[in-house]
This record gives sequence, C-alpha cells and structure tokens, in this order.
Amino acid sequence: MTLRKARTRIQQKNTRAILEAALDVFSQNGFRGSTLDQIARACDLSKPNLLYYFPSKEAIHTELLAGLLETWLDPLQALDPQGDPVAEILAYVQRKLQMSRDYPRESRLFANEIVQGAPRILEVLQGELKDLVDEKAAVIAGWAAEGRIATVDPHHLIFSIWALTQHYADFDVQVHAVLGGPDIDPYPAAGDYLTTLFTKLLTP
Amino acid sequence: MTLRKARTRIQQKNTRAILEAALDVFSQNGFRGSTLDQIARACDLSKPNLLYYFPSKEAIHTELLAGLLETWLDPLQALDPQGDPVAEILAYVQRKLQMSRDYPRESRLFANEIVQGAPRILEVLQGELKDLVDEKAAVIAGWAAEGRIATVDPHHLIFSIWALTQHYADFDVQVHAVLGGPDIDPYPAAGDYLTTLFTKLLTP
DNA sequence: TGCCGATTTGACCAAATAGTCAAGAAGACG
DNA sequence: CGTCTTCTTGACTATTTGGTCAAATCGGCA
Repeated sequence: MTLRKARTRIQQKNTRAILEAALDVFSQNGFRGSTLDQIARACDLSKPNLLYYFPSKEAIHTELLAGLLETWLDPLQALDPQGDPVAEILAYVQRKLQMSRDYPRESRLFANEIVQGAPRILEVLQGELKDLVDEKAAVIAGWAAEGRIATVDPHHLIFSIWALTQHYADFDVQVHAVLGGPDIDPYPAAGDYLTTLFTKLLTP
Repeated sequence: MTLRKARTRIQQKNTRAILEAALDVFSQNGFRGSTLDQIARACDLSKPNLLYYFPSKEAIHTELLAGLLETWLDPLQALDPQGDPVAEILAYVQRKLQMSRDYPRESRLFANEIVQGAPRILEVLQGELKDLVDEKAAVIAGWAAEGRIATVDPHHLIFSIWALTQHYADFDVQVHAVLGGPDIDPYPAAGDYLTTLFTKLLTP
C-alpha cells in the first residue's frame, strides 16, 4: 500500500497536519536543522506515526517543496501579455509582495533551500522555472521593443522583483530589528516604495 | 590559558585555517547542517585539534560572524553626507554589489543566520546595525528634504539595496539556473541594471 | 456484535556527532 | 642537549536522531 494520495479521512487529516507542522519547523530551521521529533511534537503525533504517513524526513520535505512550487510560480504565470505593460508588472510586484506577507514560511522554506545550493530542487529551477521566466522575459522584451516600457534587462527586472519582495519575508527579523520592533508592519510602506521604484524605472 | 588572540605563529596559522574552512562549510550548510568533522577535513586538522583552538562548534561560528560584521557594515559606513547624493548612493550600491561578488560565502553565512531568525546576532542587528542605518537614513532624508534627490522612504531604500545586491550572492544558484549555466557572469548586467534603477528612482 | 484492515505507539537499533582526555610528538630556548 | 611548553591525536563517551518493528488499539461495516 503506497498510501499514495490520502484515501481515508484520517489520512487526509494527518498528512495535512504533518505538512503544516513540517512547514513551520523546516522554514524556521532548515532541513538539517529540523528533527522528526520537533515535527511530531508540533502536530501532536508520535514519531513512528509520522513515518507511517511518510517514508522519511526527506519525503516530507520533498512533498512540501513540490506542493508549493505551483503556488509560487502562479503570480508570474498570471502576467498577461495582452495587458497594459506597466500595470501588469506593477500588479505582479504587488502579488509577489502579498505572497511574502501571507506566506512567509513558504518563502523562507525556499530561501533556505536555495541559499544552501538548492540540492533538492535544482532541476525544477533549471526546467520549469527557467522556461517560465524566459517566456515572460520575452514578453517584457517585446514591450520594451515596442517602446511601451523603458528599455530594461528583463531577466534582471524579474530578479529584482523577487529579491525585493521576498526580502520582507526572508529577512523579516532584520527588517523588524532595523525598523525598531515587532509591532511595526513594514508592508504598507514597502508597497508604496516598490510602486514608486518600478513606476519610475519602467515609464518610458 | 584562554588562547585569546593567537600568540604563536602556529596558533595564527591554524586559527586562520579553521575559520577559513568553517566559512566554507557553514555558509554552504548552515550552522546545524555543518559538522566539526567536515570543518576538520576541510582544513586538514583532527577534530580534537579544532577543539584545542576553539572551545566549541558554536564558538567558531560566533567568531566568524563577529569578525565579519565590521566588513559587512563598512560599505554603508562609507556613505558620505558631504558627497553628491545620487553619486553617493550609486557608489554604495556598487560597493555592495562588489561585496556579493567578492564575498559570496560571507553573504550566505549571514543569510542563513537571518533567515533562521538570527538567534546569534539579533542584538547586533538591533544595536549597531539599527543605529548605523538610522544615521544614514537621516542623511538620505536630509538630501530628499533639500530636493537634491527625489522623495523616498530612506529605510526602504536601504532595504532595497541590500535585497538587490545580496540576491546575487545568496540566490546565486537560482540566478545561474535561470540564466542558463554556471559560466554566465551575471554581475556586469546586474551592475548596469541597478545603476539605471537607482538613477531613475533618485533623480529628482 | 465481531471481524479485518487501518492506525498508533513503546521499545528498540545503528549511525552520526559534539565534546573529553590522557598520552605522546614537536618546538622553543637556554 | 635537556626541559618546559605548545601542539596533536587515538580512543572514548554521552547524546541526538532517523528509522524499524511487533504488538496493541481503533474504526467502519456486514
């Protein structure tokens, strides 16, 4: 019995709980920094019980990453070649910023993985991700060629959107340390700042 | 014998070698992902010998972080209130980008630490770093008030410089995956892109 | 109710790993 | 050369940790 794609409702409930707990733990400590006991405690199951639902620690991690990739690529996928260029890119920036705000754990999970050399998702980066980026970069280059936005290197434009938006999730601790406390919400000001930044950059 | 501040030449040579090896290992695997054996192997010393020079794994890590902080803050420190505003900020961007290129391991060491909540350097972030940032943010705000640069949120301006420049070191694997191979050098294009970006943002 | 597969877990195990220690090797220096 | 300090390491320990397993328990259904 491979247990593939949860069949019973108990299976569904527990695999969900495990993945939720694992997201918490992995995103905070990285893969090697996390233990099965931590995850087990976080979802109130015994360690052998975790391993009844997933064959290994690695399998939990892999499943998490795989499950998130789609969500992660969505905002870029939604960039519409038919839309208004500047508005489309600004909207993409705001979607991405919203994701940092709503899903900081997911962002940190990826950050941990990539900073450490992306051993488990390198192929996806070189395949799906590269293809999607190349496709959208071509769209942006087209807009620039038509004079509808200023001339920019489209790949570096995309990198800059990732860097700027994910920074608020991944380096959250630093942002709050510098701004002076955990009560401050940096997102409104960040949204304004990024809108200004990219408007000025892109307006022909 | 506290062994404080290497006295003999053997001590100097070995502590240097250990820190160098530890930087390699820690920056690639994070603190918990690294083992003393890996570090020992990387500098060709025995594990007990490491522990003759440093009291613990943690001590090596701490020493590394402490030693790097100064270097890390330097580029911002060098921002000159008397200089030409736009030129000063652009120069800061380029210095920071150059640091990503020259010291990617150091950048990743910090990234690992901060993504995981900065347990070991939170106080420094809230102290020294915050003070320095606040000081320079005031300078930038002054320039804006005088109309010498466009109006921007100075803290988010600084965040954006960090995010954009460190991205090329910390997410190096992703950058190369998307650009299509390890042979490509992203830095020249990145430098141009960032110059354009910040010039357009800051020009009044 | 009674059966049978699904679920749960206490007790283990083997490997990895941070750190200790005592004894030996190598340098420095008169 | 002798001795005193610095340096090095093989062998060891205690703990953590990923993973196993057999036995117990639970839950749905005829």
